[in-house]
Amino acid sequence: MPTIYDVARRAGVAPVTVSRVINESGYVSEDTRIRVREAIAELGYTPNRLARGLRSKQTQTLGLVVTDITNPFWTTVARGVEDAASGHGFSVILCNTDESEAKQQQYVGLLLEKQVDGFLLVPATDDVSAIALVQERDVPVVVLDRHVAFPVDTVRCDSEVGAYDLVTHLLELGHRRIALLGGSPAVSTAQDRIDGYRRALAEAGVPIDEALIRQRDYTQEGGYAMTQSILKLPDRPTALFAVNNFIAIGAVRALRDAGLRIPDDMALVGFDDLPSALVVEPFLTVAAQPAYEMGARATDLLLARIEGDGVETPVEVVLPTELIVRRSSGVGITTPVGA
Amino acid sequence: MPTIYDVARRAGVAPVTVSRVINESGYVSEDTRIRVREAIAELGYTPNRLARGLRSKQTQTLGLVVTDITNPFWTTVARGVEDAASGHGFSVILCNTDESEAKQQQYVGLLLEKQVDGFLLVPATDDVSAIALVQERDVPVVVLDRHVAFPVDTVRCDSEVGAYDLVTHLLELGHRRIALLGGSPAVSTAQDRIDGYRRALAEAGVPIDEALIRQRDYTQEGGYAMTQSILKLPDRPTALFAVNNFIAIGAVRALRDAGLRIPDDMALVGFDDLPSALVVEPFLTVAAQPAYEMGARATDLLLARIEGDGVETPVEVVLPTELIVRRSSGVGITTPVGA
DNA sequence: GGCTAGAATGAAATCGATTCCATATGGAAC
DNA sequence: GTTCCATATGGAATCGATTTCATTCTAGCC
Repeated sequence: MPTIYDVARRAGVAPVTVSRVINESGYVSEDTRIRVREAIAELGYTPNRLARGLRSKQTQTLGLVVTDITNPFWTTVARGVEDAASGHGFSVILCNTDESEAKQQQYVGLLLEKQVDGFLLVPATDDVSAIALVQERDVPVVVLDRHVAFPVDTVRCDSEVGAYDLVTHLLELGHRRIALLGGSPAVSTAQDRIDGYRRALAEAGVPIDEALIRQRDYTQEGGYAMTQSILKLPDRPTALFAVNNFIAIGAVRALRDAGLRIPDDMALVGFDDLPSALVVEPFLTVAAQPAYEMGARATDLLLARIEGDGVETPVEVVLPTELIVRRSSGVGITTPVGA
Repeated sequence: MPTIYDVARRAGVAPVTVSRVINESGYVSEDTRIRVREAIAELGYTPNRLARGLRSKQTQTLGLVVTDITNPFWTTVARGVEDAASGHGFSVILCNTDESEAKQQQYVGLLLEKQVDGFLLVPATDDVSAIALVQERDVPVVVLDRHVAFPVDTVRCDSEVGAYDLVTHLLELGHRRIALLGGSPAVSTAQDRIDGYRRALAEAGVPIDEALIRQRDYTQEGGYAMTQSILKLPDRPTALFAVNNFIAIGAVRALRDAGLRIPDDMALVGFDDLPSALVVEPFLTVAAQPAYEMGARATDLLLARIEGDGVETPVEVVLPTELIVRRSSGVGITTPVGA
């Protein structure tokens, strides 16, 4: 592998001049610029980013830590991050924590060692120690999707209002007994969605039946189990609110296995839309989060921080969710489960 | 940020001794080991991997270049890679080429500059220049999923046999006119699947009607358009073979929009299974590829190459696909489209 | 003509680790 | 008692770039 010294020798200049040509910095005459470019091409030279990063103390790399890469929601976010970052000459290292605090700690440590210039982090739990560690090291962080009890830049969606809208939509359709299939209490979005649910019911003057509220995790298995447990109730609800896309799919499965039709026997609404490429026929009424935009916005904010935008206090960007009404909530024509 | 020198000073030893403690290499007395560990903890020291990599010429990092991260197939592969790599202390940088040769070149160049120890690469096209470049630099590469006309380690699935099995399955069910919804001719898997299709028909003595063969790309839009075009034929086929999961979804949509039922009016088989977390009710007969295993096997092979396993000639690992028969091909009970 | 500023270039130090080589000690082997 | 080797430790060079500082040359200006 040729180095900057090889290029310098071949072009008959000093290494520092080669560096100037590569980075288009400082003064270089047109003449030597051409000679250096030729030498680079002839040797097939590529700069060593380790050396560059070591000296210049910036790696042009961001660390993106998400909780579940198999969820299309996060791959879409990652896309947004990737596009925004590469537009500014930054690359992204993607890490997956599986919602595990231990894995998160491990990856954050690794990314710090790799000297990333900034972090985009989806907190696995409400534990803020990883975020605190990064900030201690003076590395900018933007928290994605969830909020934590810690002063840090955050870009997220308005889960509370999204949930409120969904539940209000069900209430307007006449439902009074609405079950909530929730996520882990350690995750802020799960909590916000419960809050929105409660507020919608409260404002409508519908008493809250705690027996209709379940909390597990953002998985299909969770959704399936919670739905089964709900269906065992003597006084069944008429509608279900699944607080995440995987939970919703689990719910659909459980309803189908119980021989119930959506929305005829049970209405269903969910959070997060699935990419249209993955779905034959979208039928689920959802509060859709702008995943791509969330990733892009968070990255823009992070890059501004890295470049030192002078702003001191943490900002919180809250993006709106969009209520997308489809068949599963029971508006208009009714159709069988599984359609 | 404390450095190894700070730790050394605090522990009253030389930097090289600290290095020995960190890497558990060379001789260090129990006594100093403890002192160094304490100093590390007190300072909150973390090694700088840029410096380490620069000197030691290994970064413990693999580059994974895939064609479409929004396809669950690839996220599953990435999972396999990730798990196998982290088991050996390696981390993975994931890049997405969108099937674009230009992006692939760009990312391969970037990863080389970042001095990754090895590449896992899904070739965007049949252009081998990126692979050649990497090999010139003496960086090990394993090609994933697709094969190229170039001597390089490859781990892939047997697309030809998978396609053969699917088409044979349709033939056994009595179908004689089977259309093929294909991918880009520049992608080997797309080609292999056509080959398997042709062989199955040939062996069954069924004449091949070129009018039933379409080629576009691995997208839902492609599947939709190809299906529409097939449906316009005066002499319609009775079955469709979609050579990828997105194409299959596009086909399902097109059939539904045309008011056709699967499998009653048209049988359908596809390639690649969708993760069960994403599907309400799996109904598509598919040739499933062991995505996770493919990623893991490829990583094991790559790591062996990196550690210099002495083997000189490129190997090709071909994993079997599994035929999963479900309702869409028309075995047993028949059900409406979209179920 | 002398002074200044911009243009062009390079020497040397530096980033933070590892590698290579040297040195010292203590006990085992002969 | 010497030799040898495993154990323990450190000094200095090194990886490949960038940064800092210095130097030279030329053109413009008063």
